[in-house]
Amino acid sequence: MARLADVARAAGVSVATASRALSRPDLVASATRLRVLEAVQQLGFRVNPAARALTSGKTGLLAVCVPTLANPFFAPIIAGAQQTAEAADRHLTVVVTEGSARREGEVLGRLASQVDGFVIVAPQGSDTALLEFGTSTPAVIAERVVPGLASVVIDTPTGLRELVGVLRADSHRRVAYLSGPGGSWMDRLRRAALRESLGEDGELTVIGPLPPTFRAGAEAVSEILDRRVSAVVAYNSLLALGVVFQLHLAGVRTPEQISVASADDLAALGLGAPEISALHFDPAHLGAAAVRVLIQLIIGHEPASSHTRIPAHLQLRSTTGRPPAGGSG
Amino acid sequence: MARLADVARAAGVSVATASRALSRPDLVASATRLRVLEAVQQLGFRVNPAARALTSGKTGLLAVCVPTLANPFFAPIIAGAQQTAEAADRHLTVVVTEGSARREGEVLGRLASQVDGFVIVAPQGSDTALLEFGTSTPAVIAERVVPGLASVVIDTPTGLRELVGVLRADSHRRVAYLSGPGGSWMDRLRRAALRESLGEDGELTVIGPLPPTFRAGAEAVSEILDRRVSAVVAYNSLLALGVVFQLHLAGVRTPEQISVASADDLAALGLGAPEISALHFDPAHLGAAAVRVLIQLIIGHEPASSHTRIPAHLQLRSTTGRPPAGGSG
DNA sequence: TTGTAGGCGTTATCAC
DNA sequence: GTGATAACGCCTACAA
Repeated sequence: MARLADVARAAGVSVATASRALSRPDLVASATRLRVLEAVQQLGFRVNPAARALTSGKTGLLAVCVPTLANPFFAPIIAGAQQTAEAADRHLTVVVTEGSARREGEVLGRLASQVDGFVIVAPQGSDTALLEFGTSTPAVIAERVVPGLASVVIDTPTGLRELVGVLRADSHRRVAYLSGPGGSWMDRLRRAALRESLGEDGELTVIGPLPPTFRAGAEAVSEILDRRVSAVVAYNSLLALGVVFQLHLAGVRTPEQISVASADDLAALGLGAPEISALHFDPAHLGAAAVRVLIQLIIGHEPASSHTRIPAHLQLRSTTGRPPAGGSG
Repeated sequence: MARLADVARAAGVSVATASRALSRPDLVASATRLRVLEAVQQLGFRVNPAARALTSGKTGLLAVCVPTLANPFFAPIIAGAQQTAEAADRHLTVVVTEGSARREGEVLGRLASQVDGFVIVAPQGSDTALLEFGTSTPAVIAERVVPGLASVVIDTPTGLRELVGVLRADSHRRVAYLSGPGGSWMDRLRRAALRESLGEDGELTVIGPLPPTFRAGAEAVSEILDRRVSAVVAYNSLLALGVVFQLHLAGVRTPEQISVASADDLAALGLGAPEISALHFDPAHLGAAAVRVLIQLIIGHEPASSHTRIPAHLQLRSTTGRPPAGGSG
C-alpha cells in the first residue's frame, strides 16, 4: 500500500506538504495541492488509519450502543447510523448491553479510549452516570434526554397526543397502553403523554411492561377485555399485531368493538397488512441524525441544536374508529 | 493513559520485555512476567490499539457484512458476532450492502485494508469474485458455500427434509414454498431440498420471491388457495404468520384444512403465539461461529473445519397436521 | 508557502 | 531471558 511518503516523492514535495495538502488544503498553494492530489489518485493512496490515530488520537471509529438487537426497533437505527458514518468516512462499531446498566457502564468505559465517540441508544444508566461519562467523551443520547447532553429522540409523545385527540373525538374514554420493555425512559414519557392528553375524564390503564413481541400482544388480550377499555395503544406494532390477531380469534371486531393503534410502525416487518393505525417514523433517521450530531461534537463544532426531535406522523388506518355505542367510551 | 513504557519502568524491566510479557508470555521468565502483570494492574494499562496496529498490521477490527437489517434474520447474527468478537477482544463493524453485489464489492474493497477480516453474510457476489477476494483477505462466508472458502451455514435443508418427511407421513402431496428475497443462494438450496424430498409423486409450488414480511405472507394467501396445496412452507416466520392470519380471516382452519410451517423461527419476535410449526435455530450462533472461525483464520490457525453446519431443529406445533381427507394430499 | 525534525506507543531484530 | 534500537506511517511545531 502506498504511503504518504510515496505520494510526496511522486508530487515532488515534502511529506509534510503532502500531509497538509490532504488534511488542511487551505494551507497549501493550489498548484502544489493539485500535484499532490494527482499523485494520490495515481498511487491509489489511502491514509493508514492506525498511523493517523497514533498521532492525532482520532481513531475514526464510532460506537453505537444498543440495549438489544432482539427488539426490531433497534436494527434500522444501526443501519441509518452506519450509512451516515460511512459517508463521513468513519467506521461504526456496535455493542449490545442486553439492557444491563452495569454492562453498559463497563462497555462504555472499556471503549472510551478506543473510539472517537458514542451514540448511546435508550441508555440504561442513571442521568448522573451518563452526564459524567458524556462530559469526558463525545456522546449523543438517543431515545432519552439527559440534561446537559446532546440527544436525539423520536417525538412519539406528540404523536400520541394527536392520536388521543382522535380517539377522544371518537368518544373513546377508557384506553389501555401496552407498555414496552421495562424501565425505558421513553416509555415513561409516552405514558405521561397519554395520561395527560386523555384529560380529567379519561382513564388510562397501563398493561405491562411487556416484551415487544407478537406473543405478548396476543397474551395481553384477555386482560384488555377484562379491563373493558374501548381502545388500545401498543408500545410497538408486533404487540399491536398480536392483539389484533388474538381479538380476531376471540371474535372481537376492530374497530367496531375495540380500536387498536401502535406507537410505532415497524414498516420493514411489513406488519401493516391488517392496516393497523400507528405512528409512523423511520428509526434509521434516528441513527443517522445521532451520528451527524456526534460527528459535529467530535470535530469540535458545537452542533446547531443539541436536542433533536424526529417527528412521528399519525397514520390512521382501519383498526381505529368509534367505540360501540353505549360502551365504555 | 499509561503507556507500556510506564509499565516497564514500574516493573523495572525494559519496554521490550514488558511487551513480550504481554504478547508472548512464554518468552519471559515467570517472575518477570509476574512483576509486569502486576504493574499493568496497578497502572490500569491497556495497549494502544493504534500503536499496535501500526507495527503489527492487525487493527483488531472485524467487519460483518449483511445484505440488510430490515430482514429480522440478520440482527441476531450481528449480536452473536459482536459478543464473540468482544470476548476475543476485538471490535466489530457492521456494513450493510442493501443487497447490491456492486456495493458489496466496493465495501469489501474499501475496508479490506482497514480490518483484520470479514464475515460476509449471504453474499451477493459471484463465486469467483468472492473466491478471489477471500484468498487475499481472511473471510468467512455465512449462509452460503463458496468452494475454497471457509463457510458457516444453518442446516435448514436437512431440517426441511425432515419436515417434508412428516408432511408426507401425514399424506400431504402438494406443497407450496413461499420463497424469500430473490436470488439467495440459501433459498435455492431450500427449494432443492424440498423438491427432492417430496419425491416423484409430490408437487412443489414455489411462490415468490417475496419480501420476508407479514404483509407479503397475508397477500400470498389467495395464490396459496388457488394452487390447492395442502401444506405451506414459508421462508420465514413473519411470512408464515401473515399466512396463518389471513387464512383465519378467510375462514380456513389450520391445520385441519391446510398446514403451515416456517423454515425459520424468529423467536425474538415472539411470533410463536399461534404456535406455528417451524425449524428452530438461533441466528446468533451463526454469527458467533462465523467470528470464531474468522479469528482462527486471522491468527493463522487453519480452522478445524472450514465448513461449519449449524443444525436446525424441527419444532412441530399446532399449524401442521393431516390434510383434509380426499383433499389434494 | 514549504521543509526539517521529533515524536506518537508498540513490536521486532538484533546482540548480549 | 533481557535490553538497546530501529522501524511502523503520519502529524505538527518550528524554522526557513
